[in-house]
Amino acid sequence: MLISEFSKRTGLPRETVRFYVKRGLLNPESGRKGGSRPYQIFSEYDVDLTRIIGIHQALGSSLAEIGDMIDAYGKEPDNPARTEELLTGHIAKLERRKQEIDGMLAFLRAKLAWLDHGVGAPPRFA
Amino acid sequence: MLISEFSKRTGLPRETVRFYVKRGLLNPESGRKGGSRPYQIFSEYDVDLTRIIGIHQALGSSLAEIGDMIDAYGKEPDNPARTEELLTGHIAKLERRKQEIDGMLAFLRAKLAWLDHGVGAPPRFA
DNA sequence: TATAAGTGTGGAGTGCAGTACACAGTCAAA
DNA sequence: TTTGACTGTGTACTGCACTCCACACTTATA
Repeated sequence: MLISEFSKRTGLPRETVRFYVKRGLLNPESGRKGGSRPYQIFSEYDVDLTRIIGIHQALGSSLAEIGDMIDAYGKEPDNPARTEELLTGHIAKLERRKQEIDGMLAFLRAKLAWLDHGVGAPPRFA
Repeated sequence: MLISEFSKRTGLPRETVRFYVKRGLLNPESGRKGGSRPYQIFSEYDVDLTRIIGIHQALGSSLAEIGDMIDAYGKEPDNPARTEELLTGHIAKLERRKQEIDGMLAFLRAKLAWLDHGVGAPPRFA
């Protein structure tokens, strides 16, 4: 698909799509249309990628880190040992994130319970 | 404690601490020292707060959003209904984050298994 | 075949989150 | 009481992730 359809599908402004292409996060093919400046052809995989990019951004990763992940995990690994190292590190990081989320959820639920029918001191934020 | 000790305790540069104070994320007391420009006194609660701020940043929240949370959850609610609304929304958001993390973890573990002793096509990133 | 819609490149500007620096007042140890 | 460490204010600068033009070329439609 061309960029405007891709933009509609993903909800990203065209400018942002171009920005991601420039950063190497997306690698659309060059189509036959467009003459000396061929139009970019985006795939369904690219659509999936933007979802992944969004998720990792929401989890606090930078575009540079996300680009590294796409490179490391998105294709056949040229250095399996290194890829394995990245993977285990990444898994550990996500596990930590989950624990932090669980901690926050515990506090928020306690606060909610206290608001609804609580007695005594409110749960402490932090 | 004064700002340099606080800086050491939290690992945040002094400049960043001042920045957070300016943004209203931290509210140190005014001590007796410092004359016309009283020195700021930070508490243990402030130390805890910086941890919370860090966690939420790593989960993709902006300082403005984090400031709202501190205001809404850190003190006695002046509008309990509104606070409850914020709480449930915030809880839902964190639940979504957790699900996204689980999805990514499933992929990463599949990739790791495939690297170790996998056969067939590698798991798809996205 | 005109003309509007779509596409590409390049560069400038914006908002957020720091980070660095200059300067002046205050405090504590020697 | 001097000297060095620490504190405060203010301003400017940086890096990231967009966002917004201006301009030129290509394609599709009337």
